[in-house]
Amino acid sequence: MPKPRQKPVALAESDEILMKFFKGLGDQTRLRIVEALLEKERNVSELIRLIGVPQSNISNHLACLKWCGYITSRKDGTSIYYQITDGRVKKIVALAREIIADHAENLYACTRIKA
Amino acid sequence: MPKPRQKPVALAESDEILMKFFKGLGDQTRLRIVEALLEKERNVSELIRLIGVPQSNISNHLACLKWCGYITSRKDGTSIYYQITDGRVKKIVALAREIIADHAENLYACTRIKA
DNA sequence: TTATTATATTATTAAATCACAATATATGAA
DNA sequence: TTCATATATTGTGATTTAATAATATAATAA
Repeated sequence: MPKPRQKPVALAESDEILMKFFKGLGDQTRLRIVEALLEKERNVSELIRLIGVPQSNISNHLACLKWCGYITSRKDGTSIYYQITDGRVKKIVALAREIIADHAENLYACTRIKA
Repeated sequence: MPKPRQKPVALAESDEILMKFFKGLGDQTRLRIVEALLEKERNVSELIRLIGVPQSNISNHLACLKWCGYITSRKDGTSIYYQITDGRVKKIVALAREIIADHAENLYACTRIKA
């Protein structure tokens, strides 16, 4: 019989949401998309070329980012352009970069959290 | 023959570190530890009681958080007290809470990112 | 109409990663 | 010494989650 895995006591709802927010940025492809959009708005085709992963992958992550409120979109002809409208997203990325400056080496080498 | 899974083009090192930083906070137990320590410093036994997961689990996450620079520790008798010394950690958590305020419902319901 | 282009959705599966037990280490007390 | 307490480390297995192919949808062009 397989060992059942016990979930920790449930997080308060507000903490669960906070955790999910950080998870949203804690993914290679999503973070790349966010950084690309912090520079300027881009449509899906541009993001596919820029990031170099299959279209379905980009679209899946865009759906997640949009649903969760990191990004917004507008239609222009046949293209969908995505953009970041909340200035605090840029702010939190910048703050994170500041914080890690001192610990970059260790974070990079951390084995529990993988690349 | 199993389908090999292709990794996306490697992130720039600095982006990989940034991604890992967010992953660090994107975990239930680690985020709980961080929030508990934002309130005040605590030793391992206190964290075990507070969070309600096995000792090995807490210690594993503490090791990760310390290695990656989120927290520091000091020895007091037989106990190890952990604390958050970088004020920017509190700041980034607060900023994240602000950002999600408007999107909490959707984040909560997001299926791609699980609780 | 058919074909093409742009994007979204779904299902599958492989890899990442967490929870846990077991074990190890270190320290102080009896 | 032995026992007890506090914490760390290691290994295993189960869950989570991301990458992908396949398919679907929508709009435009020929």
